[in-house]
Amino acid sequence: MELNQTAYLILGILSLHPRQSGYHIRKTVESSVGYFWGESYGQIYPTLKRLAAEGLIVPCGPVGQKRAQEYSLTPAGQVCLQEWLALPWREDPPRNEFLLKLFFGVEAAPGVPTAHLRAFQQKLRALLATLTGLEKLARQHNAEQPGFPYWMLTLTYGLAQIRAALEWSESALELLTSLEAAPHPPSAIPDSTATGL
Amino acid sequence: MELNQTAYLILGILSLHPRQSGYHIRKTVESSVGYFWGESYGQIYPTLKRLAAEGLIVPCGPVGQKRAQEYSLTPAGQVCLQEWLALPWREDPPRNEFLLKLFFGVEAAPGVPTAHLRAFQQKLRALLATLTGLEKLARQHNAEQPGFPYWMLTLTYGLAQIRAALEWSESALELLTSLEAAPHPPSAIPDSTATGL
DNA sequence: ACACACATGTAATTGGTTACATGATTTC
DNA sequence: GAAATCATGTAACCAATTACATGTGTGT
Repeated sequence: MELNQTAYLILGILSLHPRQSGYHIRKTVESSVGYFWGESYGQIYPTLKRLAAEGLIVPCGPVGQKRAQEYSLTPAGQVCLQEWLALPWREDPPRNEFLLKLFFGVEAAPGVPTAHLRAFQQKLRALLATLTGLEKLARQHNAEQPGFPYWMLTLTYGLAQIRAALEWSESALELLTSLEAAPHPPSAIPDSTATGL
Repeated sequence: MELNQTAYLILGILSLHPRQSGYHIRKTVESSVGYFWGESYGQIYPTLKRLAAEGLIVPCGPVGQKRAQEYSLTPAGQVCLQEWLALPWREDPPRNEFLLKLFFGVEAAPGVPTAHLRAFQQKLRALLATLTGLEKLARQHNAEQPGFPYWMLTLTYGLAQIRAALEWSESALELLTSLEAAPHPPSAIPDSTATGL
């Protein structure tokens, strides 16, 4: 009974908010852990079936007039979630395409790294706005929930990372613009004997 | 001619250091961009073949007595790399299992989130040591290379992120330990009518 | 009537990891 | 002679995305 990350995500989400459909789960994910976790319907629906088949969740008829098939955790599902939570998390392979393009910046056409950096800043600012908004909402509506402190921790983590990235981006932009003002100085002749890194 | 990220990584690496074998490329990746990019041999070797078939790199007999098949960029490969560099980077779906487990922390057995947090700190400290070491090496051996400023930018980004994460982790640990001292206070009765987030 | 959000699902594809298999070369 | 590292590759598998297909309910 090996489950994938999506399965545990679903168990976790259902542990916080029972009686959710696939569609609803997706929305919840987006608006709560969306800044550090993504899921697609193509992954959610099959996983729901599978979790139900394994008895970790049960379909429970939709409340009211909505047509959506809702699910809730079973005791087995709760146990399963708990066990997973205690396991060491696995580092998924880091891949940052922005950094990769920046790393190869010297090979790029003039102005390209700077443009990327500005786009990066834009994204950071947008994300910062989203997270501060989320924070406000959470404080207003969820401050009494038992999970609240944990939710805030992930939020403050995100905020700390974004702020650090923004600060870095400012100095990085300065450096890049000064680089472009005084470009690779002496030679157009590449040094093919260079060693190392 | 759609290429995957691995292909561009290889082109980029070969643009910095020509005449590398698959094995060598992997090592270079590990020691230069390893903290934000991972690659496996199972991906590198087939991609090398493919890049060669498309004329973006050429196999060039190994220099000296080594048996390894080495490759270099072709002009077409350089163009291809340049084009890719100018394209907007794609955000790969964020997935942070550590944060996810922390987010569901209230469901975990006592002490589990704290343990995860400590493990997180350990990893951060190890990474910090690696990066500061890398930084020193780079300054010593690569300060004159044209790509140096860009390499340093990615490094300082990593360092900034790690430092911010470490600071966060300190306050997070404080919060968690105080939480454990005074656990979910009033009720063992879960509030099933709770709304929101 | 039209558009939009709600809601569920499948198929194709890909991108990638892991494990396995193999053998040469170097170093102790 | 053994062990470690250099070196290359393949096969199996998987997790996940994307695009596609479909239909309902709600609001304008």
